[in-house]
Amino acid sequence: MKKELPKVYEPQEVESRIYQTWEEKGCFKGRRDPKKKPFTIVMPPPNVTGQLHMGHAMDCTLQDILIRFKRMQGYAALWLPGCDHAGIATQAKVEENLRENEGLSRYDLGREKFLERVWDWKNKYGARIVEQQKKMGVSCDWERSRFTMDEGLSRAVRHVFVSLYEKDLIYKGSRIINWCPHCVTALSDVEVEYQDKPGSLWHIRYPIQGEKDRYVIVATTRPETMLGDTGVAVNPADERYTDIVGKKCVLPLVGREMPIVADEYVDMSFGTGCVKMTPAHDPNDFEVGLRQNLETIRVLDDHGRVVEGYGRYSGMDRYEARKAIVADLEEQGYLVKVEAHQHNVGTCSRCHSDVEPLISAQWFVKMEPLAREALRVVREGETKFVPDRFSKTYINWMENVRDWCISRQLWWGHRIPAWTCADCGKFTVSETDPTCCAHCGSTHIEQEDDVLDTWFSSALWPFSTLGWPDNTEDFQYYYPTDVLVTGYDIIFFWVARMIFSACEHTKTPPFHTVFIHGLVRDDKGRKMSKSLGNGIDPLEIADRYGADALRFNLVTGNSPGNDMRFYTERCEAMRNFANKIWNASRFLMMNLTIDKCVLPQKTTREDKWILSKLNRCIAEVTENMDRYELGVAAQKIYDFVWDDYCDWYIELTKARLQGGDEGAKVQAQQVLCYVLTQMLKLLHPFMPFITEEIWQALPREEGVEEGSFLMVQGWPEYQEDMNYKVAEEGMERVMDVIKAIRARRAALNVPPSKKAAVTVVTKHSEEFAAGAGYLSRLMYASSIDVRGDEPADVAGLVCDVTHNAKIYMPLAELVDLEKEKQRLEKELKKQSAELEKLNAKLDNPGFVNKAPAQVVEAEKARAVQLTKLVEKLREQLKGM
RNA sequence: GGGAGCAUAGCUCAGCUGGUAGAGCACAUGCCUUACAAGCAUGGGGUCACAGGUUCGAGCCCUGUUGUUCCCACCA
Repeated sequence: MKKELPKVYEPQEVESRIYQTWEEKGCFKGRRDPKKKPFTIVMPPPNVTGQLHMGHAMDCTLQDILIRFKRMQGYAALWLPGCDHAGIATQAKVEENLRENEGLSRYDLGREKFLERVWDWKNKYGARIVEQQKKMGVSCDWERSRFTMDEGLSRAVRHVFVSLYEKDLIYKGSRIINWCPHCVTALSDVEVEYQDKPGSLWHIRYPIQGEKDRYVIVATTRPETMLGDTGVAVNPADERYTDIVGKKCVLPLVGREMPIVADEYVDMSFGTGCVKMTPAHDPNDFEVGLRQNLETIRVLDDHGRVVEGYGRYSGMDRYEARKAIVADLEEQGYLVKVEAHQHNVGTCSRCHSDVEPLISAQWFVKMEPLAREALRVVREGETKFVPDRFSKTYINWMENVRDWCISRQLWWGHRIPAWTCADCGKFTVSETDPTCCAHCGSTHIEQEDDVLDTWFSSALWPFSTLGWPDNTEDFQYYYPTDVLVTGYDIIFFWVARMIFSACEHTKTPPFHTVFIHGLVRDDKGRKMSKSLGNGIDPLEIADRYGADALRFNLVTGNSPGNDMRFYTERCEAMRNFANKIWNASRFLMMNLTIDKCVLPQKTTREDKWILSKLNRCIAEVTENMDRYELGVAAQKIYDFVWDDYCDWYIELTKARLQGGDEGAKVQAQQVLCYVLTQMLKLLHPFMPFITEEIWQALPREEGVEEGSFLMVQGWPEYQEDMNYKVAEEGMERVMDVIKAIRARRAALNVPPSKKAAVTVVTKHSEEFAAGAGYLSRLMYASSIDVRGDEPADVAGLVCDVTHNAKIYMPLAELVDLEKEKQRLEKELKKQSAELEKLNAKLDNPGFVNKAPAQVVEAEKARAVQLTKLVEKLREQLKGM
């Protein structure tokens, strides 16, 4: 049974081999089982354009930890993966590619041919993402993988569109929308990113008609839009202008006559109190325009160029036009002044061009009725955010949500299933392609060119991926899902929309928990980005340190919902941890003579100590996992493995393993093996590869089938009868003495090779007697004398004290007496101060009467210990 | 303008329902003690941003202040 393992853990070979085996054996498959409770996670689908970045690595690690944990707990776990077609992003990539390689535009190819190209792209890069996810160890059911433009999901999209349209929750209308002249499409509100940019505020004179030399002065940050001005507004309460309200002014350069109107919208205290109105290019002006019956004149085309009919400005790009217009205004004496002005400019979240608000006929989802239920389920806790503070973000957004512009002037996406009738002008909206107009029967119908916002299909992801709108077995069994894991940056884009969509179409929230995480930043706290070139490739890190180390790094050292900085050094530390476990296992293997993993009938004090500690670790880790405190759970396992198991317990067993008593040897192995096995289980969700690899080499527990895997073993459970309080305390008293001896020897620079005769004076001598085997090793002792009373002659010995014992060692010749005295005095001072504080606390009737009895008892016990310690220190000082 | 987060060791961060302040890295000293030098042992280092309050007791709860980051919002 002895097996030799390499001295250093090599993750590369192990990881790919293990992943392949898991996959071959169907470990990832979600299996519906009426005897089990389902636990479902749908993976936020990455864009097919990209590759995995550190954010994805974190996102999928968190999900994998949860799903592995639940799988081990006996749930019928399903983690459903997939990709998003990412309409605008993918189309832009493919267009760019086409332009660079072939010098063609999408129009050169035509819609059909172009889409073929995009599908090719999708197939290529979609596969790459899957490979990358596999490297991270994700245990999702690849056979259930979905794509937002799959036939089934497309059917769900059509179904939802029709259903909303029939409920009058989808409409087409001309409204001010956000337009990206670069991407040449409409955007929704959440696709606009606002940036503070330096700009100017131009003050322009508009002559008042029929009044010689009288003007209104308006201020604008976008002078080019003046071509579309159709009025000037002032506040009705503004006495400066009461006399001109109702008159007309003339638009410079254009000569258009425009009314001067009074509207509450205008802030009297800003600028001159006069505002030019451009209803076609400003959302506020549009509203005012509606109220005041102003004309709506669109002056910029889809590419941001001035439309025909404006002389030399026509055809100019908006920025070019701005320059020309300002120059002309100045030349003709209309420009009053220019001020520097910092303002918030909307930019396209895709290409970061300035967004142009303009009036356009687009499709919208009516949000108010949908938001109601979406608000209720979060307010009433049917869907909870973890951490909870994000529910405020969500609620606040949902309360103020505006109608959702869902049409995009793209080709890549779900084409809007609406047909316009050339004869009666009405829409036919249908799940299947209609052959004629539903209203007049005309066959002169034509489908809308536009496609739907990508998020329209992503919004259905939790149920469309399970077969909805068909009432499939998967849908019945797995839906609603359990947890959604995602970054806070897409709460509005995606989470909110999934919630209202699910509430509307499936009559239930799509998941009960939204587990939110932060961004992964670089070591200086900057966002990782392509343009900064500061991105760290997770796969490179996984290659170098192992996916396990990367995963562990990504879940520890930060708290849920907060951003984290990525340090390569931390990966190194985690790799070292993996190596530590590897070597702990190697140690057991080297000494292995047993072939079953069972606990022995009889256990020693140190066995009970580690079992008791393990038991508590299991309870705490499980609780932390249940509360999504994954980092805390991981840290606890780390500490237990390294400190308790490796640094103490393994050392404590060495004497037995290397001794001649076969029974003791087996007993130690059994406990070592048992605890290691349980540790591996606890650690498995975090470090799936190394734990599986080691587990495969270990003796099996009772009832584990041949060819089984750690990833499907049962999660360890807390056992009441595994609490050994007395043994634990006894062991810790012994450990205190060991620590004291080591500390003293270190202070005196005594090398381990120099053994000393140790005398321990304690009331708990039986505890030491039982540990004879390991004590001499851990105390660096040549001999140990444990006794209940003071030795007769302590001359020439150094003395140390713990709470429960006094220690003598013949190292006096190494002691600098003066230094020693100082050390003791410092220690005495510290301990006395602590004791004084404690006594004051215990004398305080408030504390004794009001604090829980348990706390008071603990403090009393501590006072007794401290008193003893202080006494011993005093005594020792007196003797110097 | 509204909302939220953060401020704890030299650095980066944990710290669960209030009960003796922690980790990793860095630093110092001594060790190749036959699982591991990617290691072992030991040690130094903190007025938990500031000011009040609640409490027997506050890093944690409440109020305010300062600094900082982020999100949302149509001020031309």
